[in-house]
Amino acid sequence: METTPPSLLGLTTYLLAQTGRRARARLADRLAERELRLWHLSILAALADFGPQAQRELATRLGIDPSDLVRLLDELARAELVTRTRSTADRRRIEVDLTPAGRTALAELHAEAAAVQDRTLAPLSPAERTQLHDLLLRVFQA
Amino acid sequence: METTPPSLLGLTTYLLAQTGRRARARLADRLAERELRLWHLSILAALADFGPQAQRELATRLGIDPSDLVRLLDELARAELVTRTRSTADRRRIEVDLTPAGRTALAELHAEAAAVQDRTLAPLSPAERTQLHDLLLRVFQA
DNA sequence: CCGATGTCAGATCCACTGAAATGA
DNA sequence: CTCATTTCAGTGTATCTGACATCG
Repeated sequence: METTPPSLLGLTTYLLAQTGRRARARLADRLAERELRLWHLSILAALADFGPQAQRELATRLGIDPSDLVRLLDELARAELVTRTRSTADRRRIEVDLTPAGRTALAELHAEAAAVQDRTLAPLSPAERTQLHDLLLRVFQA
Repeated sequence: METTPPSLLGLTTYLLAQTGRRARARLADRLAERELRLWHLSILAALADFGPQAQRELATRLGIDPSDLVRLLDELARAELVTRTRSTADRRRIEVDLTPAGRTALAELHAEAAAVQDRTLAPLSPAERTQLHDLLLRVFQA
């Protein structure tokens, strides 16, 4: 039996970290079935939201190390979810873009994420979910 | 500039994971100054809340792998925050207990955690903090 | 069954390289 | 125009963590 120490349950940040970890792990499991990881979803989302962009832009946006991004993009390119094309204006830069397959994959992954979220937040009513979302958003933005 | 993709900001579980991660990292940094990690705090808290107990009990309670617990206890014992004594009733078992130094250390760590939490939840009013806590607790318990 | 040791995969971080652009 | 500096993608690697397998 797994009984968390009450003194830790009293820490909001502990609950935050633990529930976050669980949600993360669940989604990661789902993505693993497609041979993808959480970063891949973030990358696809960033490309959809902000359009094609150079790797460096992507990296700073997502707060990921550029050298790690290279390898993640290798995988996405191999799966033909993104394309890499060298910029003609600045030949150092490489523009990354979604392929049509990348867009449909992103839509599916979003659906998976929504399903995981639905399961994770099951104990909360719809009103409470939006409440939680608003509170977290304010914490996140700060 | 680090701009998170809006489609991810719409996911409550994403916010959960990210804010949790940040809080976690902040506290971990503080603990590192004392050569301790997050698990150490959890272990000390569990011993304070539930009293002396065998390693296996501790491990299942905390949801940690028993083999990892061994090494964490090695460190806590070296810092003289816990003692390991072989049980007289069942000579296989090893009872772990807090030392007085362990108790005072725990109190200090709790204060650190509270400080980190205060900083993390700064954008929220006291009422909103308890609201957030209640929502998270219900999600966590499920 | 329990504590302990060994090891392995994943993630994050950091240093460095070669090509290309920029600016004094 | 030249040379030093900076920026970019990419490679290699060290470190840390969590999970697992096995041993005594």
